[in-house]
Amino acid sequence: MTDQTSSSAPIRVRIAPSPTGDPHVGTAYIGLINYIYARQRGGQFVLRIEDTDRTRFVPTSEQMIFDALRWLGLSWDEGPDVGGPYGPYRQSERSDIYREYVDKLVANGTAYRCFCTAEKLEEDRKRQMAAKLPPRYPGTCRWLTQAEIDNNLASGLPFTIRMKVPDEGSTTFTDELRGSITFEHKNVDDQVLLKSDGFPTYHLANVVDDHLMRITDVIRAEEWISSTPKHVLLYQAFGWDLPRFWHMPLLRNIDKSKISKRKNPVSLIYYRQAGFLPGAVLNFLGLMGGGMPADINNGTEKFTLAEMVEHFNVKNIRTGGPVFDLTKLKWLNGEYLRSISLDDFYSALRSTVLSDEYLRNIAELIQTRIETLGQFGDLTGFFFADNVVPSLEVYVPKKRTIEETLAFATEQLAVLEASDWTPAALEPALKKFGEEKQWSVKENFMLLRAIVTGGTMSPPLLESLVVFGKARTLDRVRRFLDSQKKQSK
RNA sequence: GGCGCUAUCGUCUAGGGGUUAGGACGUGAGAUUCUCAAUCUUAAAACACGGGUUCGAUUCCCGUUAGCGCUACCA
Repeated sequence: MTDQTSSSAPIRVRIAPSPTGDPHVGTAYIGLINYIYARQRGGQFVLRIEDTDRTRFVPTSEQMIFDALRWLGLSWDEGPDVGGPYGPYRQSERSDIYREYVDKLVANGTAYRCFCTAEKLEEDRKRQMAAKLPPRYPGTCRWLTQAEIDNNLASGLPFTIRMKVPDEGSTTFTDELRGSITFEHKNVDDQVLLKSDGFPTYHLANVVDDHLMRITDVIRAEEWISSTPKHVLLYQAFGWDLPRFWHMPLLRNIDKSKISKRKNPVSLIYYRQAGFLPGAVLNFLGLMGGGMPADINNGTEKFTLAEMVEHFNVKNIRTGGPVFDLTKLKWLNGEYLRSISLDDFYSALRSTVLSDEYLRNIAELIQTRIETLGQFGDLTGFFFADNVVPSLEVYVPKKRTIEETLAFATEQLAVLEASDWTPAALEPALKKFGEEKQWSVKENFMLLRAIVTGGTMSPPLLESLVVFGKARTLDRVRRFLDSQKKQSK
């Protein structure tokens, strides 16, 4: 087995978010741990954008990730926007590099071209599942002769490149938090390294980049443990030293499942817009899994990022997945709000829920709808509320049942999730959905209006939603659905 | 199903072979207060189960159970 990296190299860590949507609270958590680890050791903290899946790529996502991490105060030393000696830091700009390195693997026999079609793979999988076998790539293309390969290439068949995992033996690596972990090779699949579109998969890109960027410590979430043997095998196939691996516990929903937007606000945009202070969010994240000595600040649970850098011990993080408890976060945030000066409190208000931009956008919606300025609040209360609760009479259309309405609202939420956040995008999406369900535009929009504003009267709905923000709107709809579900139980 | 990880109050955690198992959030009660928060006092609340090892296990080992993750040409 290759030795894991010696401690003499200058510490370099990274976070590698994918720009597939809103910046995620899990990214902030892993980012925090990486940041602390690097700062404690005078190391470098790298931000790398893993945008190799163009089917899930969201163009606005990258900037939102930058903004959210900056908001939290987790600054990086190298990244797509700040540059650095090991760039580019966007994987989509490194295609040539991956191709060059994967060719080496094909040349040294640790990877091979696979011409299997998606349909065939799907069939194989189904057959294996039916036979209660673990779904694994059967290795069909491992044994292609050179003539067959040349032939396939000549006729322009699309192909992927897979790693050749040894049939026998096992791979053992050290997780710095859990100790030694072993996987039998018979349980490790011949992972695709290069997709047929020429983009690498996570596994290839990650290993190549971590090596090329001199990453010494891979600190990532627990969900990667099962793929780590593949990564170790890749390092070995290249003849490279291993980094240290640290797998952090996965943040959980109240029901203990992996944290998800279905059950918890996970967008950092939401936390910002709903008025959480970055220090409180960071502090709360630092509480997850322990890591901070119990006797800091007289045993209080309140501490700053600087204090975390000073005292936090990554090695002491507990590996049981902590529930991300919004109730406690709110309490903590309240503590922070109470502890700052009135001036700071007021400016926090003015930079978020009472920002000029927000207020002006709202003003635009109501200018023609009020007679005196004093009526401003009457029409706009829902913009400033944490939540609203429409009564049954308000949200259930006259000719519909509660069940029907809630079912409609549930699917409507999915439509909102999938839509770009502009009136021009929302309107056709919502109308199309309403038509399919044979709900009138009036019923359709009034329901949404009731859920988001709590009443039957409001400025134009879609414009209001856009001003209110996607993250907060979705959260409000989800909370509404949750509360109705609970009531009906 | 297979593989892997995990297991202290409802939640976040401290602790560790002998403890009244500590703190925080939340919850209940009380005090204070014009109301509501805040604040203070106080109460209830946990070592998943079964075997070992040991004079003694919540703590160490094994197993069971449960939860979670992975099982994609997603990350």
